[in-house]
Amino acid sequence: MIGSRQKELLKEIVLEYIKTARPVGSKSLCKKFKCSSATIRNDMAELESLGYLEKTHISSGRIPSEEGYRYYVDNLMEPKKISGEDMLRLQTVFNNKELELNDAISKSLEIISDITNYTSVILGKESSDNKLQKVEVVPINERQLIAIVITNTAHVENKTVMLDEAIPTEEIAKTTELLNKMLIGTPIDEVPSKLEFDIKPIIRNYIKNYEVVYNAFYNALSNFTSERDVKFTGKANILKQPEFSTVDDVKNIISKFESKDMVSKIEETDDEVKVYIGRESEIDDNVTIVKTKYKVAGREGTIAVIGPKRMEYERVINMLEYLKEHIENKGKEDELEEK
Amino acid sequence: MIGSRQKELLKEIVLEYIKTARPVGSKSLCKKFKCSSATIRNDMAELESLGYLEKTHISSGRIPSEEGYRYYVDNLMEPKKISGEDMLRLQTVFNNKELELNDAISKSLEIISDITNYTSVILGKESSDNKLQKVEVVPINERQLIAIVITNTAHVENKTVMLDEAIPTEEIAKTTELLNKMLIGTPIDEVPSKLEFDIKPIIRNYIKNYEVVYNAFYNALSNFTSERDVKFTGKANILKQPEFSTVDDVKNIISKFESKDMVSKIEETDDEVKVYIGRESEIDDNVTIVKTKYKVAGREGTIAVIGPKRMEYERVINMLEYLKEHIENKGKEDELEEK
DNA sequence: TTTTAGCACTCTTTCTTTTTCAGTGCTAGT
DNA sequence: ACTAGCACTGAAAAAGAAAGAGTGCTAAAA
Repeated sequence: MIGSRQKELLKEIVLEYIKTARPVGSKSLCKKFKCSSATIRNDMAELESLGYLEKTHISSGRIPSEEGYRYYVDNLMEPKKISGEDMLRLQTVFNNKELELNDAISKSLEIISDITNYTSVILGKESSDNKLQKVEVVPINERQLIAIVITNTAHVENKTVMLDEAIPTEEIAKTTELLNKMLIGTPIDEVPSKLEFDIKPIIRNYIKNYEVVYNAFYNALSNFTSERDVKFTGKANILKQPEFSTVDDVKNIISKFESKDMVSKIEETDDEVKVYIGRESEIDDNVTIVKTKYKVAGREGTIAVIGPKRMEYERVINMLEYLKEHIENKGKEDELEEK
Repeated sequence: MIGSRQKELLKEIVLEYIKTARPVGSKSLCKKFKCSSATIRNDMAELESLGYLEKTHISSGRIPSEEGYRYYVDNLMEPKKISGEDMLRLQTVFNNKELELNDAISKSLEIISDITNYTSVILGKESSDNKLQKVEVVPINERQLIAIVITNTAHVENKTVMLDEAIPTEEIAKTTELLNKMLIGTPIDEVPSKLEFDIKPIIRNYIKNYEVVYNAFYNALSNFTSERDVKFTGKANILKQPEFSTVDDVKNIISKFESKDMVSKIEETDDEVKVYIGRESEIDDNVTIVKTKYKVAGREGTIAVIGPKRMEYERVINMLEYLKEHIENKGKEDELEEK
C-alpha cells in the first residue's frame, strides 16, 4: 500500500507539476522532506509502480499519471475553502442586484475563465418540472398559426404551427380553449402524454378534421423541453496552457471543442461538484472537466470548467462550489422578491 | 503599366499559389509561357516593383501580395459560374422543401465549410421594417407581466415587464388594448417613437400611475430590433490551411475568432458579393472574408466565408452568389405557399 | 531495515556546422 | 526583346557535439 510519506510526496509532486508544468526531479524535493534524493527516488519508483506517477522518458523527472491526479483529488486535497481573492471577484457579481440570474451566471463564468485561464461552460434549460401556465394561439393566416406557451416561471416559447389544410377559426379557438382548460398546471414534460390520452379523444368528438389539428398542435407542444442555452467562455484560453504547445495538439483540441458532440459531454446530473480527469472526461485525454448541476426555481443546468489535467483542482472546485451555492441562493432571493 | 503577358503571369502565379501554398519559381512557368525562365524572371521583377508580388526571402519564388490578390479578384478572375459539383451539393438543400429558410441557410453554409475547408458565418436578424402584428400581455403576478410581440412575418419575441408597483388588472388590459389599436402595422423600428409621441399622451389621461406603466412597456417594446442570430460553421477549418502552421499563428487566429468584436466585423451592407483581402478584412492580415447581404421577407442578414488570403476566390464567390440568389428565391416561394 | 553517497548511463535540449537545393539577379551574347 | 550562364543567397534538412537534468543501481552507513 501507499505509505504516509509517499502520500505527502505524491501530493507535493502534483502540486509542483501543476505550478510549473515540468517533470519533477528527486533533488528538488530534498529540503522539503529532509532526506536525500536517493530516498525520494526510491519512493518515486514505488509510486510509479503503483501507477500514480509517470516518466516522460527513461531519465526524466516524474509527472502525475491520471491515477495520480485521481488519488490527489480523492484523498490528498486540502479541506475545501475558496480563497478570499477569488471570492471577492465572484461577489461583485452577486452583489449586483440588477443582474438577472442567467446573466449573473454568465458573468461569474467569465470571471472564472479570466482568472484561471481555463474554459468555462454553462449549459442551461428550463426545468422539466415547470408547469404550463397558458397557451396562446395567434393566427397568421389560414394555414399557419403561432402557438405560444408560457410556464409558471414566466418563460415563453413559441412555435409556428403549420396546418395541412385550412381549418375554421372557431375550431382553432375551441381547441385553444380546451388546451388551456386541460393543460394548465401540467409539468411540461407531461404535456405530450396528456395530449395523446386526454385531449385527443375529446377533440375527435367535436372537430371534423381532428387529425390535422391534433398533429399540428402535438408537434408544436411536444418539443418544448429540448431548448438549451449553451455558452462557452474563453475557448481560446486553454491554448495558453503549456501542454498545448505543438501545432497538432492545438488543432486537435480546437477540433474537439468545435465538434458537434461536445455539448453532450458536458451535462452533469450529480448535485456534487464532480471531477473528470483525462479520459474520464470523454472529451480529450489531455483535459479535465470539473462540473456540477444547479437547479433554481424554473431553471436548471450544468456549470463546468475545462482545463488541462494539470489543473488547479482545489481552486476550481472551490469556485464552482461557491458559485453553485450562490446561484441557488440568488434564485431563492429573486423568488422572494417577486412575492 | 502592366502588360498583357504580365497579367497572364500574375494570374498564373495567383492560381498556382492558391493551389500549392508554395512560392512559385520562374522555371515552373516556362512551358506554360513558352519562354525561358529568365524572361519570366524579368516580368516577375516588374510585377514585384509594381507591388503585386512578394518574395518570402531574397532568393525565394514569388507569392502574391495583398494588392496582387486584389488585382486578381478585380481584373483577372474568369467569368463567374458555379461549378456543377458545388451546385449539386447546394441544391440538395434547396430541393428539400421541408426545410425552413433559416435551416436551409445554415445547412448550405455547413456544406460550403465542408467542401472548401473554410469557415462560414451567418448573421441574421429580423428585418427592421417588419410590422408589428399583435401585442399580447400575460400577467404572471401583480408586479410582473410578459409582453409578447408578434410581427407580420410570424416572428415572436417576448420580454418580462417589471412594474415598480402593483397596477390593477383593468389598467393593464386597457393599455394592452390601446397598444394593439395604435401599434398594429407599425414597423418595429418605429415603435419606440410612436410610444413616446402617440401613446404616452393618451395613457396619461386615463391611468393614474401612468409613468410606471409607460416605462415598463417602453422598456419591453423598444429593444426588440436588436436580437441577432449568429452561427459559425467550421471555425476549426481554417487551421487546416497550411498558412497556420506555427503554434503562434494558430493561437493568434483562434483568439481573433473568439474575440468579442468578431461579429461586428462581419456585417455587410452591400447587396453584391464583396471580397475583403487581408487587412481589408479588419479581422486578421492573413485572412480573406467574402460576404454578402441577403434579404427576404421578414429576415435579413449577412452570409460570409472566411479563409486564408490564398483562397479559392472564384469558387467561393460563385457559391455565395448562388446561395444568395437561392435564399432570396426560396424566400419568395415560401411566401407564395403561405397564401 | 532504512537511508545515503556515488557513479555510470540515458535521453532531451540546444547549438553549430555542413550540405543541399531551389531560386534569384545580373551580365553578356543572340 | 529574349536567353544562356553563372555567382550568389537563404531556407531547410541532416549530422554532430556538448551540456544538463535526472535516473537506477550498488555498496556502504545509520
